[in-house]
Amino acid sequence: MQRVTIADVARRAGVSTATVSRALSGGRKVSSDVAERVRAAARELGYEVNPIARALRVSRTDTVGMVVPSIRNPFFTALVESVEHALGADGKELLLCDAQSDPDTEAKRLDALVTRNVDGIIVSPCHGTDSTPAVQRTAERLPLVQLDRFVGGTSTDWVGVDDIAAMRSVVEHVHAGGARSAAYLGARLTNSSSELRHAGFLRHANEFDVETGPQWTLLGDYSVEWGERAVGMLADSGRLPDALVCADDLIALGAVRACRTRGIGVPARVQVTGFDNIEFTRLAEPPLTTVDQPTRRIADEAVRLLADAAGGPAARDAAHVALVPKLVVRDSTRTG
Amino acid sequence: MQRVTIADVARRAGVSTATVSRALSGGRKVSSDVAERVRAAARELGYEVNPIARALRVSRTDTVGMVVPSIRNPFFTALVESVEHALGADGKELLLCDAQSDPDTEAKRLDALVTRNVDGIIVSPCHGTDSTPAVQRTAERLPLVQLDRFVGGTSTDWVGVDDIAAMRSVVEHVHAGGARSAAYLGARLTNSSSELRHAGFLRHANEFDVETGPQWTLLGDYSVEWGERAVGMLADSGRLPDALVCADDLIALGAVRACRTRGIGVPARVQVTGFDNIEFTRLAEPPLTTVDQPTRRIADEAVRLLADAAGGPAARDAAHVALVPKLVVRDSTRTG
DNA sequence: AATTCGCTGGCAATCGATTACACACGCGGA
DNA sequence: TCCGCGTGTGTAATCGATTGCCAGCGAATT
Repeated sequence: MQRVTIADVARRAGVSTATVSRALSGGRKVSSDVAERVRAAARELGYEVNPIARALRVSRTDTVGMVVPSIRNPFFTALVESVEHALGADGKELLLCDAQSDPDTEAKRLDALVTRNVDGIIVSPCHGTDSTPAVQRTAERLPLVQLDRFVGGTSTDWVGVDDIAAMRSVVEHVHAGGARSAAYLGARLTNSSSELRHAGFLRHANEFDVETGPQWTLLGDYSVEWGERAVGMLADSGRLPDALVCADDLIALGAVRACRTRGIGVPARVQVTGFDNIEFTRLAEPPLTTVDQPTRRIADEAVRLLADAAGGPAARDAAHVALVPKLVVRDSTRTG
Repeated sequence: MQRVTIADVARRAGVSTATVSRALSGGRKVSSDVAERVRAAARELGYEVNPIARALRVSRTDTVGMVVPSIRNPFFTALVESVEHALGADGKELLLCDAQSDPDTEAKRLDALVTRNVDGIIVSPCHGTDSTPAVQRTAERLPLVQLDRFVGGTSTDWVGVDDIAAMRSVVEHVHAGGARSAAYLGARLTNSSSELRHAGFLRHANEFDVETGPQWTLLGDYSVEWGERAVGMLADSGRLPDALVCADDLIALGAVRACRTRGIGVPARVQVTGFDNIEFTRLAEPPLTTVDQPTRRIADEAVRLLADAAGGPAARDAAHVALVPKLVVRDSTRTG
């Protein structure tokens, strides 16, 4: 398929392949008339370097791999889109993998990416501890940056938001709206985001004197279904808090929906908050107050870190970049 | 990075690299004791073939490229996930590109994929005519199958749903629910889906004696915003039809939302239907009646066609596989 | 006993680019 | 005149795997 090679260009321009390579990829000086002749020949023949051959020689593929827990989650989709965009600016390609929220397939995907000689890996690990070995092992071989979530026991670059600070603004906001008690609808504490958001919620609920309690801490997974079920459990349990703080938007969407079907007023009876600011939060009934994740900036930082790491690989301290997200206030909470 | 090579294994097993290659990839017979020795050596050294080197030699990368108009659209996300899944079964990788709904970047992406020696390409072209040259050119070089949408003027494989038949079931359904007039909220007719859905709507509205009209045909793009705006225009125009048939779920979600904010009862005053059955249709208020796209089967077919094409490349007739989708009835339409 | 055949395994070419090394040439200084 | 040096180009090795062709060997055939 790859018809025209560097040898063809060399023949046509009447020079050696070495010169062609130098003229095009510009490693060393080439006299300007020869360079022009080579470029002309290349243009006429429609020559393009074969990235495979180049990759074999220089062991660099201009491709970065990305592994996300689930491409179904619109938050990760947004992240992927942002990463693609950021890479495009550098002329790099994206090899995308879905871990299906399973550490084993995640490990397989990481290995596959390593074998394929990607230049670097961006991963949002699906599990806080079970993902550690694979991430660790991969990070020893390649530049790697963790996105959004990170695993314990490794020291790699990481970019994400400050979950604790975000939770502070959430709690502050519902408190200002009159909430004196709140439930936390989260995901099991198997990864860093889950842990930090939960911890942030507890800490700041305490700070603002918002009542919480174990019976008001419901941990499942990041899905609409779980949000619906959790509200069911709360409603059945007798006492309902003033606010439902959710660990992500999917849970919050489920919660709002369940409230509706049970006739629980939002925000009149309970205020509800989400996290991520995926597109569909606007469409909920009522539109969801949530924490906006700056996916664009997260992606840019990640790509930059990866580029840095590719430069001087050896002894560089790992960077942890935590962006402080903004609260987006909509109608699922009370203001003033 | 790629530490252990076939030569290391050969040395350790006391054979030549040729034998190692044959023992592992099994091109030709190797006596069983030698094969065992080689496998042992490979295992001990942790050897894995270098896909780059292999690709250079055999010019096959076990990677397929996919280009979608926008990864933001959950329908395409679902499609991507399904394709990834289907490829995984074949031990192939996915190189994903986003065309940002722009034929020029789409063309660039296609070229990039060709240069990278992917084994085949799956594309959902973003424009019915402007995408043609790039798709055509690409199809001449590589196995290519179009998904969901297709461009005019080429003869490549295609897999998608029968949009006309789908529209028939939609119109039949709202008619059965009492609709005697209907508006069509679609996207500008710049691609096949848009055209066919629109044509199907008109044809079957006519068949069922459902009133339509140019003032009730609103064409914009596939987005929530457009759905909202279109309903605004309809409401302002004076006369509202009995049903809003939308060309995709995003438009329908916007339409439903706009109806809500304007106090137009759904389905009491107007019935609303979507198309694609993305996850969030369940969450709308009311949940949306829509056409379910069998993404799993579409992806499976596409991957199968690609595999076929890779086998006997030359003279094979292009296949057009149209699956007939099912209507999913929820609460945004009236039943019986 | 000589020839042929089948089966295994090794040698070396090959894929297409990059690059270390060598070489040719021209020019200036000793 | 000779040497040294810089510049620009060519030669060939290299990346790591696959594979066409050939050689050796034992068994089978004549």
